[in-house]
Amino acid sequence: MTTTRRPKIGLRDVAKYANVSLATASRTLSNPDLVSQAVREKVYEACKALNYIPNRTARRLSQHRSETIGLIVPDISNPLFAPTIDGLRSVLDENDLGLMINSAERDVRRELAQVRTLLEYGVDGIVTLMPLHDDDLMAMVTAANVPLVHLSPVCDLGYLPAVRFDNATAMREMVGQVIAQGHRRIAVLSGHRSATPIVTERLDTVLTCLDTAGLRPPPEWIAESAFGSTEARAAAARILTQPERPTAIICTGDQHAAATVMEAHALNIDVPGALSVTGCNDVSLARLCHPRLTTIHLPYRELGTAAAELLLATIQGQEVRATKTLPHSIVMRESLAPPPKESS
Amino acid sequence: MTTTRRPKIGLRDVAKYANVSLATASRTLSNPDLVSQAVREKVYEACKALNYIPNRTARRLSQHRSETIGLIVPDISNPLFAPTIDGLRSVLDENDLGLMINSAERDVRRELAQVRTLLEYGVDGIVTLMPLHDDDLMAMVTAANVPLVHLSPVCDLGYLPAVRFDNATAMREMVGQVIAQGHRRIAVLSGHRSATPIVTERLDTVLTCLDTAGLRPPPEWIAESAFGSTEARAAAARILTQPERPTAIICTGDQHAAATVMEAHALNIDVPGALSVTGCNDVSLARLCHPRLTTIHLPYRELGTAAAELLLATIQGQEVRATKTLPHSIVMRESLAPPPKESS
DNA sequence: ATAGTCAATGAAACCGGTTTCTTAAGTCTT
DNA sequence: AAGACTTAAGAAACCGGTTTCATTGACTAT
Repeated sequence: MTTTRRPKIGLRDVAKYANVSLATASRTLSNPDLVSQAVREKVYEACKALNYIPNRTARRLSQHRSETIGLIVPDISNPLFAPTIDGLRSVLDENDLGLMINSAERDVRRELAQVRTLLEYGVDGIVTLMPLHDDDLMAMVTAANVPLVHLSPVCDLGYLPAVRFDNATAMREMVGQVIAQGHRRIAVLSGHRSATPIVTERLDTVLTCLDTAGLRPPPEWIAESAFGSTEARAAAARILTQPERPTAIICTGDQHAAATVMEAHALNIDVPGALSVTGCNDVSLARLCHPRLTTIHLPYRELGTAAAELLLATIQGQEVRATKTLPHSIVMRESLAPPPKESS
Repeated sequence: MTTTRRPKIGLRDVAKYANVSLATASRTLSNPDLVSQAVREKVYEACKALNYIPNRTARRLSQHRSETIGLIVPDISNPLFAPTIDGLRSVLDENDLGLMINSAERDVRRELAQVRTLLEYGVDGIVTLMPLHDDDLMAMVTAANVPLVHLSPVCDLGYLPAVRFDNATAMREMVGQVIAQGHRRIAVLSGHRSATPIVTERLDTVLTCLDTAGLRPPPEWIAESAFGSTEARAAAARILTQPERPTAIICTGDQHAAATVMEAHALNIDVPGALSVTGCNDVSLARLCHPRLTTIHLPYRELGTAAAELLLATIQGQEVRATKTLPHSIVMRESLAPPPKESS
């Protein structure tokens, strides 16, 4: 009658039920080839009959591995990371590994704390999406001898396995496309330079390319704004209401590009007839816009799968120090077109 | 010289260094009041000196709790869930609990497997976002005596703690608003009825309300489509190109509403001048649209925090059987306005 | 037939903490 | 000042598996 009668069944019970020793039962489950056919069946039957659920905590303790890997993201709500997490999970699933997710909110100190927690949990490996990494962290991780894969770093870290996109080349190609369409008056809209190193890299690349092409935009055609739709639209408006208006705006992200398209619509500026707009990332928004965005497709899902594969290889003892760069592609849709005649 | 010289330091080493027994060292860390000031300091110092990182796996084994909770989502890439996960994490963080994420891809059998895995990992509690739940699963969870909180179920489950939105009332209010603006020719665009029970509930509610108000739409004004932008726009086009066109389209989600706005734009139909559109969920897209969407704000982040709090309460032994319903609100923006004069 | 292998199994040590049970040393009480 | 109680700390059992080592019986080689 007492509610809490919970005689949680363990492997010992299974062994007893099957009339074998604890050791044999254990072997049956984790190394079936080591026991005889007859025993195997008895044990399996016992498991079924008793509804046995193995205790991975115990297994971990003796095996010194947790069959779990940890992930640290700056910000879970960033929709960009969703497919990455998804890709990660899919590979982990195949290998029967668990995933612990921690969020560090773009704070390096928090990241340190989260890594420490993951180490306490004894994860077999760590994937971090944090843009930066500090020395304390690296020291801690190397001391614990836990493999770590860095996702989406701006530069090749060399000493650390990493997976990244080649943002610079991608933006360079995009600038090339815009120029190839005939645009000469080109503005740039981006997130705040301080937001993440990735934004910085993209923005700098665009500006450098334009400069090289002799098309350096005047300051009032270069705007930075937060990612929120209101701020982004305001920034776009700032550019579009200048006395002299550009024929194209290159954005470092789709959010800004979409906001620009919206704002153009509100200001009665035809896209792409009077204004071309380009984005980056190819989020679902890019296809939802009207006109749909010409943008750079970055394989975020593959970022996750590649990370998982790299990590698994490292865990299995392979010495991986390479930085893997995933291929991007430019997706031509309707938001980019040649500039209007009179302005060439 | 051998690379793998890894004399991982444990609490025993700390104890030795501090010249106390293992038991005392353990107490110092998990129950400081039980040891003297002097010992405490010695032990802390030893920890610092040796760079001790506790092994939670060991602690779990003896404490029979994992300080971890599990989450099962149908689909991690669904951006709707991101803020929920975020909310969940924030509460867990405060309580120093880990989070394991599993994805079940809307498959009940997979959910069962994932729950089993979580039980093997020994999680202290489970949160599930799966719309349905089957008996095997419930049996397994109750047998393991692990608290489970169900998020976003369509109906009050009664026997299970749950957090949900009142989708029916919300949609009813929205229909009321649309009618109050003077609309009489109202169409409905939604996801496939079979997609999730939530879609079904919203759609049915809207249809029932319209029916009650004597405004039942003709079949060609009722469209279901997948969530993808292309499909949604096609569905919107189907409605908008009918010989007789509605003055308002009520959508069961923002994706569809945004697609409708885009399609209207493409067809040169003024929103909200000639056509009003309403959405649901209030995702960021709703603010990015032009005009911005009138929609229903559902507190997805609070869904996560409430779930965590409910779960923590249950873990701490409180008998929680209540279904908590979170308040929604209708956000009036520009996509809803009175219908054009001539059509009243 | 006898030593040598090998396969199948059990007993017991072990993983790294927590916790119970003791013991030793104070601190009160009266 | 002796018994009762409290506090601080150590020894050892324990959590639930895995793994080493030892044992046994069967089979192969000579």
